[in-house]
Amino acid sequence: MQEERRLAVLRAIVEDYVATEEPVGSKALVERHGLGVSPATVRNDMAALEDEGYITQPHTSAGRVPTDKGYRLFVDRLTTIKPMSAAEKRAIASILDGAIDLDDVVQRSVRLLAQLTRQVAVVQYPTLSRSTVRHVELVALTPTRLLVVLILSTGRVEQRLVELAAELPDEDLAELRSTVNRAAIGEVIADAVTALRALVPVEDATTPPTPTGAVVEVLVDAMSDHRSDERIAVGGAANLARFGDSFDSAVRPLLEALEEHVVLLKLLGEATTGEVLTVRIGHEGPYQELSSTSVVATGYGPGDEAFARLGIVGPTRMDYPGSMAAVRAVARYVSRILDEA
Amino acid sequence: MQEERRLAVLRAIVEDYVATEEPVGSKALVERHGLGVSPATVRNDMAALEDEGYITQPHTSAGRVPTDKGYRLFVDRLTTIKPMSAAEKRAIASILDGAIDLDDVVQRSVRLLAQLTRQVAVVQYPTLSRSTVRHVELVALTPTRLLVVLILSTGRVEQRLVELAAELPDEDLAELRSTVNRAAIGEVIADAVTALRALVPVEDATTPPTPTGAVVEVLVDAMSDHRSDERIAVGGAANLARFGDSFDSAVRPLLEALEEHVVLLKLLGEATTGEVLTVRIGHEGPYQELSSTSVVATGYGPGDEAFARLGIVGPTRMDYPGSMAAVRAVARYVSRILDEA
DNA sequence: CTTGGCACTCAGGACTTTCGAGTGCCAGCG
DNA sequence: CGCTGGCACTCGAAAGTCCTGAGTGCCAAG
Repeated sequence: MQEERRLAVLRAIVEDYVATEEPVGSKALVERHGLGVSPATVRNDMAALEDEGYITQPHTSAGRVPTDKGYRLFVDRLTTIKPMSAAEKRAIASILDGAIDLDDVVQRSVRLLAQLTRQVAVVQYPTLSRSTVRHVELVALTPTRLLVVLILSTGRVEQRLVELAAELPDEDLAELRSTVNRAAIGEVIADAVTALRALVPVEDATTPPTPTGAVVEVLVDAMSDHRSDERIAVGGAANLARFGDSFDSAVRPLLEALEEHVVLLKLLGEATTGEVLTVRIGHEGPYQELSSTSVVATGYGPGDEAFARLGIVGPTRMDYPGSMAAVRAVARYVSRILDEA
Repeated sequence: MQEERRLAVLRAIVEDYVATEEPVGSKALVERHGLGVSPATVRNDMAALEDEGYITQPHTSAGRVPTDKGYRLFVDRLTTIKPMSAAEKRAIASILDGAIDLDDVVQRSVRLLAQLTRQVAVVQYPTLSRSTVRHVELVALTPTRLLVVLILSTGRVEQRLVELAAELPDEDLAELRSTVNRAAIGEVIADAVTALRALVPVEDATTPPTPTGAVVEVLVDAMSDHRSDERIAVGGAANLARFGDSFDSAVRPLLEALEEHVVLLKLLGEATTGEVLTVRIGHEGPYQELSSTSVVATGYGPGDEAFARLGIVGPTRMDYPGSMAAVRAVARYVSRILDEA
């Protein structure tokens, strides 16, 4: 019974603190939230909560502030993700539906997330690994120079140049093109790589590469290119301006992290299967410099498999329910769009 | 005679202020710089400089600070761009030479500039308008679906899909391909557009578009696509962290501007012909919120024509000679690389 | 278990004082 | 005529002091 009230108190503290940015005291608590008890009672509860490590006081004569552990409990048990309003849903849909290609989807998502949450938004470009090959095109720019274009089911297009050792007649080019396509089209990246490799007899390094060998090599390279795995879009950095006060503790390290896409990727989290919404609070993350920032992220992608991630990064003192709702909603809409494409 | 010394004093003030971030007084001045006169003399000069509007004092009992006008004079007349050291040149060359394609060049440039100047770097992707058509490729994905690939002399590749009203036999496709290429290859974008348009008889809107018409339309669209004009890479935002003190006046508006690529483009300046190094100081710029930031920018591109711009943005109190040298050096190396490609 | 009462703590704001870097001006000097 | 040393003056920033009030912990009573 009292246990329940204690949790209500914790919830109230988190909500108030997020709203006001100031340590919250017992009196203000009972006034603003309609818990029907006296301040003294609340004080007892607060003392207990502090013993258990959920809240803390910055200095003796001040109110309480949630700890990371407190936020954790709040997120896990004390809040339900508030669903987006119909108007918000419409806005999301209309903004994302206007996208013209994959890059545009990602960029719009980033802006949208940043606007909805007023935090810094991060969206990972879809990984190649889950997508399939839609088409491979070979174009002879000069007799010894080929442009290799790789088109994937996600709409991503990669192009590379290949220098050939000798001229390649048009008929041979046409044949090579159809061979390669027969092997790769419709296959998942990993399988396509295997199939393509099978086209080339194992050569010792001494023989000059055949045209097929050269093209396959480039394709395999393009498919396993990790650069695209690491691509990330960031938006809403201007929202950091709201936190000008806690500049050194929060803004500075985050600003630095934003440039390090590797760090951001790690923050978004290792690729989970499915679209689980994960919240990482303060010190729970891998970087101690970012111990006063939290991450709300989820996987997204067509079908059931999540194949990239998106989310937001902000101070631990953030509106978790709102952020979680926005992240989840955007991820769903983006996934749906990718499904259709 | 005294005129000369006054300028020396101004130069010394600018240098000291940039280095220390603190208003500089007469005594410190004569000590640090070897001007062989007494503080009293310097004071007289400073009073004169203040009358002319080159410096100002934040409050009565403080040292002097350069005004925008003072920086302007400093940049125009009191400094020579210090050439990069051999080591720096080598570093620039080695970093940029490793680039694998156009996008990579731009991204490396941005990082490089940010590192060299410790400011926020901005690089505009090369505009299409000055480049020429190297090749157009048409690929039949299905009998009624064409992939149109446009390859430009800058290395940029644009691809679009076209849906045809009816099936197109292979022979017709081959002919269309060569017709289009004959018209466009080697032409500057603007001319290519004209030539391509000439291929299509003026149709009234009632007739369904011919395959040629559809392809030409898409090509023209791709060529005049303004999105690529507006593409910009930004780097070094973390360097803003150094200015945590003047957060509201300098960092916040800049942080906001960084998200608005249109604003950045405007800051970089209208495309000038040639590679003129331009410096825009404080209020000289078009945005009054950015009145305490300066821009150092220049055009770059292959040959004599500058066809895109790059530069850095920072507080008016910046190391102009160093920044100018870095911007110029990077622009030159990038231009050279584009020349070779 | 809750509540009202009470003594205690202490950060932050308001106010004052002190300190010193820096200025402007003047009279003398080369 | 310009440079210099001397001197009185100004005023922001730093340090010190005081005061207030929100907030706490504890206790005895309901």
